[in-house]
Amino acid sequence: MSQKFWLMKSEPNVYSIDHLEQEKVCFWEGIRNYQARNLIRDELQEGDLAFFYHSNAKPPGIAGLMKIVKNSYPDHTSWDPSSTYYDPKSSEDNPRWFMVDVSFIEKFPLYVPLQELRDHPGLEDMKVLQKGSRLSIQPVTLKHFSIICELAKSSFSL
DNA sequence: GCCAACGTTGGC
DNA sequence: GCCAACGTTGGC
Repeated sequence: MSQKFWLMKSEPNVYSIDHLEQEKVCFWEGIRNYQARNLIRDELQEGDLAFFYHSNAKPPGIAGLMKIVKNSYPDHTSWDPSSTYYDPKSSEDNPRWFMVDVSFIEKFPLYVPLQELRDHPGLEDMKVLQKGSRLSIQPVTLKHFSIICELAKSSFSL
């Protein structure tokens, strides 16, 4: 089993890297897209690393780093009628949506805005830069991971 | 707030 | 299974 790298989007006005820094650990709730669900359910593994991406932010960009600390399990918010993530087609018996637990590693010393990713040689083929890319969980290559940690002046080392 | 790009739904 | 209508995402 080898460690993989991911980029996970969240709108900071809903849940930001600062929230995660305070809480230390959280469950990544509210994934309601099948492609992202399949990645969460089947690919994200305990020990993997993930960038915390601020979407719908000014500017959007990568804010920090976290680690997957629990493999996927059913997203209980999907069968909670009081949750904004409620989905009547999901049930405890037949869960449709899944989530993982993540833990805070670092808020980057330097925020890496989307535009900087666009401008930086070597990152051109990142998924998040592709036109119309809406997937909220994206795989990241080791090469891209390393470049971005450097841009962010991260103290984290593999 | 606009709107392009996707994803989902549902009639047929 | 097609596809039009509708809904959502997310940068700008």
